[in-house]
Amino acid sequence: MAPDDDFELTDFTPYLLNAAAEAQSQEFSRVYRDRYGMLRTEWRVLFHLGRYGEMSAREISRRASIHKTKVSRAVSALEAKRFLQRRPSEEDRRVELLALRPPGRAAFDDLSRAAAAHEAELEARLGTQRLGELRLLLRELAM
Amino acid sequence: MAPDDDFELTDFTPYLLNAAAEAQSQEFSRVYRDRYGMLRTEWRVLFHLGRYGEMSAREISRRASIHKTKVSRAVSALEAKRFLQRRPSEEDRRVELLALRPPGRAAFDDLSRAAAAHEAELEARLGTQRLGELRLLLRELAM
DNA sequence: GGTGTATAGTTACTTTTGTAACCAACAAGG
DNA sequence: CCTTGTTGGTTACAAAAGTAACTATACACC
Repeated sequence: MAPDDDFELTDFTPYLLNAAAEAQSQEFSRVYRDRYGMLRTEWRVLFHLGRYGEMSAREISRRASIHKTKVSRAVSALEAKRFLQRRPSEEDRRVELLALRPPGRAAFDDLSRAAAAHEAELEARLGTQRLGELRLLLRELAM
Repeated sequence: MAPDDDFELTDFTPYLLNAAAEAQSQEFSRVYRDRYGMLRTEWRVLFHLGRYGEMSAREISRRASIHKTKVSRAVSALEAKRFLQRRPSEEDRRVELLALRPPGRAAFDDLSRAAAAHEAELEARLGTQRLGELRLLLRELAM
């Protein structure tokens, strides 16, 4: 009947990863959702622009491994919130350069702080040593 | 401009968790998707019935922390594939007991083996020690 | 019994995501 | 210049997930 090496779902790493990711994501998503009505992709796009400065949608897509349609929609949403501004590139007229506007910058600063606080809490919970090990492992798995 | 403790997105654990989870999930989802045209929730429901035997949708929902509408839809899909059978409970006529049928059992066996193989591969990649540590950490985070 | 509340499960509606087609601009080779 | 192929970006359509409302049964208390 069952395979001889029948195992628990809670021993299956993809399942565990997902459960942990969902729990953590949901916790932080409340922050950007409640404060700014943002979706996860919007937060990620905002983060990239805030952290690395003006860039094109394509570049965000590449760096963050987000599909271009998702980026496109997130950019529109952020634009509607007056968080960013589009500027046509001079070298390539297909490209639009995206940059945060003051309200977007403020949201980025606020959310960055919240993220750092969230991370600090996690560190307190797991300990510096174990959190470091976790990060290392996750980076390996993400590739 | 940027908060003084500006950090990388790749140092943000929720992000890392998500990236790792997505990578791993996608890898294994190809198996049940390509072989049986199943979605993730369907695989999880199938797993619960295969591993723990006949139970109600509500019980799956509870044990697996899947919303009842998702379970309901997954059950319908599995029924359409002739993977499971519904049987009204005698004690409570609201309840339907779900059990795998032979094709569902075969799919469960096959996918369990594939999952175990996947897990073994991961273990080879990370080492028993580190995989154990990872699981422990993830369980803590999932709660 | 009758009334109120909780539960199992489905369905309808809305939001979000995924996929594919599309447009406009570039680039290379003839 | 004119193909042909590629790339940045948007839009249209389809699939999936989330939320809320609904049906039917159960259960508790009067």
